[in-house]
Amino acid sequence: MKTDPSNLIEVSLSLFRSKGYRRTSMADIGRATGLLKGSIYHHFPNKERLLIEVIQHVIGLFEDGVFTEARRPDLTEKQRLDGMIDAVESYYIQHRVCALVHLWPDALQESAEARELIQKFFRDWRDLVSDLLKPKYGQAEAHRLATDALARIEGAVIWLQIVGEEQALKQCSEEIRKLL
Amino acid sequence: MKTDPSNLIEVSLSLFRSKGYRRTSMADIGRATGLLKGSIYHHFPNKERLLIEVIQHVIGLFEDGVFTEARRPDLTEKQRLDGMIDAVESYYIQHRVCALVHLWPDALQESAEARELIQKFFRDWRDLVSDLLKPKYGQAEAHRLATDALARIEGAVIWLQIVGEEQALKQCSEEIRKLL
Amino acid sequence: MKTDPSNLIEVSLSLFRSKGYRRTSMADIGRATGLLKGSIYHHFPNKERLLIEVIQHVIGLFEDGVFTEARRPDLTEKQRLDGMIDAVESYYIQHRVCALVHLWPDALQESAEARELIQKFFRDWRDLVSDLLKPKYGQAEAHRLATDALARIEGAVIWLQIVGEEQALKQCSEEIRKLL
Amino acid sequence: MKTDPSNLIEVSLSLFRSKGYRRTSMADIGRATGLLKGSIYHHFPNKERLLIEVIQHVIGLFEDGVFTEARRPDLTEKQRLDGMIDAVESYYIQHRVCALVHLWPDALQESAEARELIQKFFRDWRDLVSDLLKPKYGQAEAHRLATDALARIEGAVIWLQIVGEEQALKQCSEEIRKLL
DNA sequence: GATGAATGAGCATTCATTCAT
DNA sequence: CATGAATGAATGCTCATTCAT
Repeated sequence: MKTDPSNLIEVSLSLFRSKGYRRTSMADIGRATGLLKGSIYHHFPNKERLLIEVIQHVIGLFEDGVFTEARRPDLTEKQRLDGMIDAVESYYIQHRVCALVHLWPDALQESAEARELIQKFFRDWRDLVSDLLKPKYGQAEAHRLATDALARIEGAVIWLQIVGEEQALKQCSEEIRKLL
Repeated sequence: MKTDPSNLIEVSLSLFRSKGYRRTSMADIGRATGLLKGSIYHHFPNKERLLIEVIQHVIGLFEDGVFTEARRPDLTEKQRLDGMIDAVESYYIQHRVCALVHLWPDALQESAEARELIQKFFRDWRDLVSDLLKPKYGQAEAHRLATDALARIEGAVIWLQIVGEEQALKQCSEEIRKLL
Repeated sequence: MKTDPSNLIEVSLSLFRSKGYRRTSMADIGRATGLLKGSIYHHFPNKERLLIEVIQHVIGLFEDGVFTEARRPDLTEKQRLDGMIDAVESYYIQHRVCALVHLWPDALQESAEARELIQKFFRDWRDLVSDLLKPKYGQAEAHRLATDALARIEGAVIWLQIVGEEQALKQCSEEIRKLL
Repeated sequence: MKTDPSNLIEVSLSLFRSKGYRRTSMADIGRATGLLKGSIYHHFPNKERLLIEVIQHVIGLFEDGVFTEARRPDLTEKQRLDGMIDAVESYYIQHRVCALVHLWPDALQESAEARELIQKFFRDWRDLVSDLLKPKYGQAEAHRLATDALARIEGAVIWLQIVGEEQALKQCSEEIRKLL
């Protein structure tokens, strides 16, 4: 049984994504990892810490899979934006939920640290997009367009989740690509 | 000590909006209404029913405050769309959360009836916007634009909620108004 | 809606017979009588009193339908015993439960008065049968045979209830008849 | 503070015997075992399971103490029947209640599994007695006599329980012995 | 009498957390 | 490190009873 913390985090992420943080019990996590719930406390001092590390893990996945794309120095801004949108689109089509939005209500109520991580993530992401748009649109307009793009993506993912239609996400990817 | 159910529903909505459905206990609702938790069952047979009626109440508020605006037969499509966006914008600036999106994860896990109400609400809203856009854009394009508009609004509200910036909502309102 | 106490008692008996005393709520009784649970307290000061009066009602039914048969001065002992057994047999074939045995565990725990009523009922019944047998068997043997007959009847009713076979009741009726 | 489940079952049986299943709360069981009510769920997933295992335990006691006697291949049928009746008599004189009959109303209402266990127990017991009587009486008559014997025993135990007289049980043991 | 709202104690069950082994 | 037993507080819900109208 793989009991290294990183496996625990991945399993927890998967459970949190489907059932939410609150509804996922330590026993659920134990069951899914082959550990007993008591043993989880050898790896994480409490459930809140687990939430935080799951959030950091998700942020890490975006750093690696999405943001990296947007930062490649060998590409033009256009290429970098397109690469980022490709990564985002396929990520959400696969998972159908934005884990961080999903976890937000719980983070808000139960963990200041988690809350700030999530907020920072979205701001960082927006700033990243803003940087791509700045050469073409200038500081202020780029900031506005980037904020809008991010909100649109999240809205499209919500729509995918609730209404079940992928169209909104594809449409918004399309239009964001057109920005450059 | 006459507790009319509609007061219970409003209090519950307010609690659900800030803490979520799962995290709001019957005792919380009792405390906020001056009742004991057991007494709530005099008005609602169980917590799920309360959730459903809260959702119906929210939908009713939209019917009255937002959809009505979009249906006024005395106005042009442009005026109706603008009226609807005005109503939506001020509603969300005030509440900073879309209660139905907020309740979605709990509804998904705990109540098929609640889930369907929420899904239907978003589809109905989208269809309403689509009807306004149809004369100008035709069936298919209107549907696409309406879906996109709705997802954008919800995304902007999420952004308002998490990042705390109203700008995304204002920006998206602006652009939806420009559709007509 | 008939709200006289005797209707309440009959409805309660029927509910107690099928669900037991403890599992029958005042609301159940209200629902079954067309009253609201609060109104029951106009007729009975509390649930225990209702239990007691239900027990007295059942005893009254036996007095009228079963014991009377056994006391008719115009008949021989043999005829009276047969008449009693006929009445008992058809009563239990119809109801499949001895209400007083069914209520015993609850009576034992919750009401000294109910407990004593039930105990007295069985002793009285036994003495009645004993009186019928005395001329033929003498005091001591009649007492023994009557006790045995009563226990057999109750055992056969239990068997009918749990195993669902009427045979035991018929068999024991037969043998009791053969005593005279 | 090692609480083995079998102790929990015995304590529960004892409580169920005196108060019944429904009236025995998990807190009662906890109190009687030195556990908190929540801790019982470490050993049994729910109260119904506890009921079922208590019933299986009682059946096991009969298997070991009563049925075994009736199955000894080294004895004649007469000896086996006498041994069984001895065991039954002393068991019920000691406990003064047939736990399975006592639990029947609750089992009937709350657990199909418990209900079937109890029904099967009585049928099995009857068949066992029937097998002892078959050589002497033939299949059909043995079945009838065995059913009658079982119902009599249960009736006598009810009588012992309610009226408090042991005589009925002794009388019926006597007569069952006389069958062989 | 009847009503229906409210009470308060109780119940089965869940769960994050602790800790001796 | 892992286990599994235990904790204690909380949760949704039930119910006999009271009482103002």
